[in-house]
Amino acid sequence: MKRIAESTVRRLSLYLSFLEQRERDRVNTISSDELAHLGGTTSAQVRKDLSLFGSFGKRGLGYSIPELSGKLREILGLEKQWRVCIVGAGKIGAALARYRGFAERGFVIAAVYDSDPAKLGKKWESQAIRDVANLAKDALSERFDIAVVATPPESAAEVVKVIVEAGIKAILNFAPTQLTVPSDVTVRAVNMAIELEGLSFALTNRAR
Amino acid sequence: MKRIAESTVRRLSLYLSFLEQRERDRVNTISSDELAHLGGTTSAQVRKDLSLFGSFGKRGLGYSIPELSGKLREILGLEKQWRVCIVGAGKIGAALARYRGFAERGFVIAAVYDSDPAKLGKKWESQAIRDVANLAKDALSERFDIAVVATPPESAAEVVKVIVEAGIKAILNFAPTQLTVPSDVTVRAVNMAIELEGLSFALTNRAR
DNA sequence: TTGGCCTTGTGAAATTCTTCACAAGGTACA
DNA sequence: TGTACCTTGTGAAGAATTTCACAAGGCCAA
Repeated sequence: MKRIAESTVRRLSLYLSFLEQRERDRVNTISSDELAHLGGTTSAQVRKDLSLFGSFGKRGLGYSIPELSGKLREILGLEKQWRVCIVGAGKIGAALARYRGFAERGFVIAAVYDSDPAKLGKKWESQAIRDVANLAKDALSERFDIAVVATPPESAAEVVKVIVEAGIKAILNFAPTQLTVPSDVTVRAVNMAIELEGLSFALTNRAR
Repeated sequence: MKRIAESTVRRLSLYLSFLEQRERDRVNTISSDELAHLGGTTSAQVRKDLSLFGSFGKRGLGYSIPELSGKLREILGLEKQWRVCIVGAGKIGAALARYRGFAERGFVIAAVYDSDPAKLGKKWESQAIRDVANLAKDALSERFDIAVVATPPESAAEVVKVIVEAGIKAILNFAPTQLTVPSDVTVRAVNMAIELEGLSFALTNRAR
C-alpha cells in the first residue's frame, strides 16, 4: 500500500470523531461536503483521503455513517485493544489516566510508572503506581503496545531507552525533548511550548 | 512578508530550544548541519527556514548561537510578555499552570477560571481560581493575549464563544472538540485522541 | 422506464514544501 | 598574502499534497 501522510491520518481521526457524534444523533448518511465543513477542509480532500483506502460512498447519496465509521476504525486499527503504559505519574500522567475518551477508543491503561519513592504503590484510578525500574521486566509479560512519556525532560531520554529496549514500538511523548529512537519505533510528540510559540508567532505577525 | 507555513514555525521553535540548550553549555557557534541533526531534519531545510527571515549565518563558520537565538526569539515574538488565561482548572490546567518552561519563555499565567463552585477561590500556584462568568469582564481590564481551553468537551464551544467575544485572538485548545472561530483568531489544538490514533495506525500498518 | 438531480471517485493541474547542488563568501593556517 | 577548506544562501529541480473539474453511478419521482 502507498505511504499515507501523517496529515491524512490526522484527518481520518477527525472524520471519525464527527461520525461518532452524528452516530449518537441517529443520522445515517453524510456527504463529503458535510464532513469537510465539520473538519475545516474541502470535500475533495475528504474524498481523496478516503479513496486511498477504498470506495466507501454511494454516488448521489454520500457515505453511510455506520459503515464509514466502521471502516475508519478498521483503518486506524481501533478494533484492537491497545495496551498503554504511562511513565511519569505527575499532572500530565494524571490527566491522561483520567481521560475518558481513552478506554472507549480501545486504549487500555495497563500500567503507570514513576521513580519517586513517595508515589510508588499509591493507587491511581485503580492502578498502583509501579517503580519504573520494573518497566523492562513487566513489559516481557504484559506486552505494552504504546508507552506514554510524561516525565520531566531530564529523565525522558533515559526512560525512552528502557522503553525501546523493552520492544515497545510506539511512543507518545509529552516531555519537551527531542527523542532519538530506532526507525521502527513511531513517536508522536505533544509539546506545549511549541504550540504556545506558534500562537505567539501568529499574534506577532498577524495582519493588523 | 511571505506567508510562513506552520511547519516552518514549529521547526523554528525546535531550533530555538536546541540553541538554548547549547547556550547553557557555553557553545558559541553552530552549523546548519548540527542543528539539522538535533531536530531530525536536513541542513538545507534549516537554512531555508532561516533564510525566510534574513541572513543570520557566517559562511564557513555557521551561526552565532547568541545572535541566532535572539533573532528566533524576535521572530517568534518571545521578547514580549504574553498574558495567558487558563479556562478549566482540571488536571490539564494544573499541569499547565505548573509547567516551568512557561514563564521563562514569557508566557505569564494571568488568571485561571473554572465554573465548578467547589473550586472557585482556591489558590493554585499563587492564582485564585475565578468564576468563568467573570472572564468577559476581566478581559476588559486585564488584556489577556492567549486563552487556554482545558475544559471538558461539552463546555468548550460555550467557553470559546466568551473568549472570542472578549477579543482574545489566540486559543490553545486541549478539549477534544473542533472549535469554530472567526478567521482573525488563531487556534492550535492539542488532541491526545488524535495522537494516540496516529500511533494505532502506525502500529497497524507498519511493515512487518 | 425515463429524466433530473445529486454526490462520489479520480486523473490532471496547481500549489506548497523539501531537497539538491553550487557559487559566493569567509576562516585559518602556512 | 595565498591557498585549502568550510559553510552559508539560494535558484532550480523534485516530491508531496491539495484543489479542480468532470465523467460515472445511483436515487427518486413521474
